Amino acid sequence: MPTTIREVARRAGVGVATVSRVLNNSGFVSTQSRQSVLQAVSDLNYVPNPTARRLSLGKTFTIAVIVPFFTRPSFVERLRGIDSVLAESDYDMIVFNVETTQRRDKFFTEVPRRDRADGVIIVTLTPTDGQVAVFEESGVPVVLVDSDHPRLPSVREDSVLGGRLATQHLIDLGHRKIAYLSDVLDDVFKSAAASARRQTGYQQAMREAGLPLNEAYLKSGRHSREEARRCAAELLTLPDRPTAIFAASDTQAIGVMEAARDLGMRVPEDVSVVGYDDLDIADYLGLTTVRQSLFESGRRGAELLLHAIEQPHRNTRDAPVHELMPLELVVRQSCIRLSADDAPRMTHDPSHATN
Amino acid sequence: MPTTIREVARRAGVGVATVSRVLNNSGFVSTQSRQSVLQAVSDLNYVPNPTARRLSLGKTFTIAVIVPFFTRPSFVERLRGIDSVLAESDYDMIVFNVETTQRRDKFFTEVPRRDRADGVIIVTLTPTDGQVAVFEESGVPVVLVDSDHPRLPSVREDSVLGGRLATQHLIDLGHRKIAYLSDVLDDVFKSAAASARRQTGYQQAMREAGLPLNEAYLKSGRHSREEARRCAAELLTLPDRPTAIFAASDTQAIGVMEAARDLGMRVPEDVSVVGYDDLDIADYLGLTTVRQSLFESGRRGAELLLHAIEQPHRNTRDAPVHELMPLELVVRQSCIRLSADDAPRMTHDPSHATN
DNA sequence: CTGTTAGCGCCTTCAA
DNA sequence: TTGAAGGCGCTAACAG
Repeated sequence: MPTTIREVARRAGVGVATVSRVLNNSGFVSTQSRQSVLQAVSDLNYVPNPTARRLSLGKTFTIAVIVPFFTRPSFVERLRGIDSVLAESDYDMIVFNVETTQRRDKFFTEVPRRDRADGVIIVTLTPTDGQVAVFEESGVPVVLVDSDHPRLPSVREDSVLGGRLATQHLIDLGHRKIAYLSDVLDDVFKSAAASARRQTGYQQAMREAGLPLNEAYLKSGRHSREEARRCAAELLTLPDRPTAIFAASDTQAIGVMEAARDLGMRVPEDVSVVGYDDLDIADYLGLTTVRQSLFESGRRGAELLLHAIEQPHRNTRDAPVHELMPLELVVRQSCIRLSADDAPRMTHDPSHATN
Repeated sequence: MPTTIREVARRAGVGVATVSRVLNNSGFVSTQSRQSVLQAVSDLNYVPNPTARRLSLGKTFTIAVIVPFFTRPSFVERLRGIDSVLAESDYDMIVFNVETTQRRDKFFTEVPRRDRADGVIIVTLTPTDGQVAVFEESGVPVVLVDSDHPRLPSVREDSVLGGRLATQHLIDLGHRKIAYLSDVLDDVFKSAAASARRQTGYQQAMREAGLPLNEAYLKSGRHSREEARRCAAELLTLPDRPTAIFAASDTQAIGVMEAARDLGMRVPEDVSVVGYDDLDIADYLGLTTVRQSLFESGRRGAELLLHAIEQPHRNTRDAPVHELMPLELVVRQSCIRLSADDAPRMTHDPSHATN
């Protein structure tokens, strides 16, 4: 139904090559021809058939984004960041939502093909060495966002720093018994690299402050409010319970607040809480948290990818870039200052006797 | 780089047509040939070039989804629903995120072309009659999700019913002074059809209960917590303030709760609140709300579209289907029963302080 | 400068 | 049953 280049050529009284030339600004076209072509194009409301173009050019003009919608509510911002770059480019964004490992592996093997996409962005998931090898063989540039691998370019936050930021904040407030609730090696994606790094940051901060690392203060659960609630309940009913809990995500931090509420404890009077992500709701809840550059991470990832696509000569052996996005501690009202000598019972508000 | 059908043919010792036949199950192939082709395909790890296939078949095998990421946090569920259907089909999902009216109109005119997509799903946005006419001319099936238009198939909730559900609940609890905070004709997308319908439901319920419709109890603001907070503050400082507020979304309901908190009022003791959407956080906040079938709406929309694509003979003049998805009132703790004679100060349980 | 023509890779008549 | 060949619409050599 749509017009073809041939019809435009006929109407403009020129050859198809000339039409193609003006449409692609290849130059070497007389003002005369250019004019009539442009006129015909506009008369016929002509738009080149993208599929034919792709076949002829041997490019797909599409970027595949493989992303698990549900590991974190924050993925939307990352997608927006990616989209903000691609929308301005010639590339379409085709989205592959991963909800099972099978699907993930299917996408990992089927999507990175030259005839399927010109580039791939993988969000939050981490491919295995074997999968990466296949990517390299395919010749399709792949960029990781919120994840990383030694042989692939990546954009992520400095999770160790994030862990330190949160922990140090609590230490500065006088807390000594600080628990860390990690976003565990999820059954499905076991990609808790970030969470593990945050834990490292947590431990570094504790150690540097000369504070003991209490094994009992380490819990790990899935990225869900319910599971965090259970874990937090265990922490808060420990004989020597922590005075503060640092959760690997806001979602989990909310679970912690829920657990506290269940136990009749108040936040921050009875227990301080720090989250991670700075979801919209964190503001309403007064949750102190670590804010990531979500949108930016997506934007940068897309930029790196487009760059890689345009620099096909870049040797695969070169060390891929690994960018770290800035982090920011957002202080709100979920943490309280403790008196110098860490006394769990001596809360700031003496009117409330614990235990 | 990838293998072509010709190589497969050569290796299998047959013609390309035969290879094509077995790959597409066109039949009329000897078991003999089939075997060798299958063998060659597997040996070479051959996968047909999608672009070439599309060009040859005159189909794009892609579905375009035009969606404003940010009108509501709920869009993700709808996308998932759409994806759940497309992932099982031969179609790729290419996403167009709309953040400005310019972009929306650009997509509306550029995307629905036969050579660009085999079908289009528009989420939450409502095209104009003129745009719909262009869609029809293009011959590309279009389905609306969370929106509607007389000439296009659509899937949405029964917003009038939703408005009634929420309002009736408050009336049943003895409230008489009920305010409605609508999701206004947003500056950018002015597509508050749903909100307007909910308002109709609200008014119907009020009227049927013989309650007066107080103009002062109608406020409209954008779909944001901040704006809702401002509007709610106005409502709550009215000389004869409402005892309950029904907000057009959970996001706005949270803004209402925020306003109450600002004014030192408690929810539900001093003011009852009902939201809409049932976001994850509504549970934690104990917010009574109306739950939509988000995922289902996307799923149904995609199903309708695929159906339309496979039934190209269906006359455009036929009346398009308009499906309504079920709604459910989720009762939590944000509403309180009022004594028979509407007394705003007579709270139910003063002993229970929230937050 | 410009038209003709040969692909891009696949599907599909059309003979054989 | 099967292979050869044309065509999908566009780009890019290659001769003028």
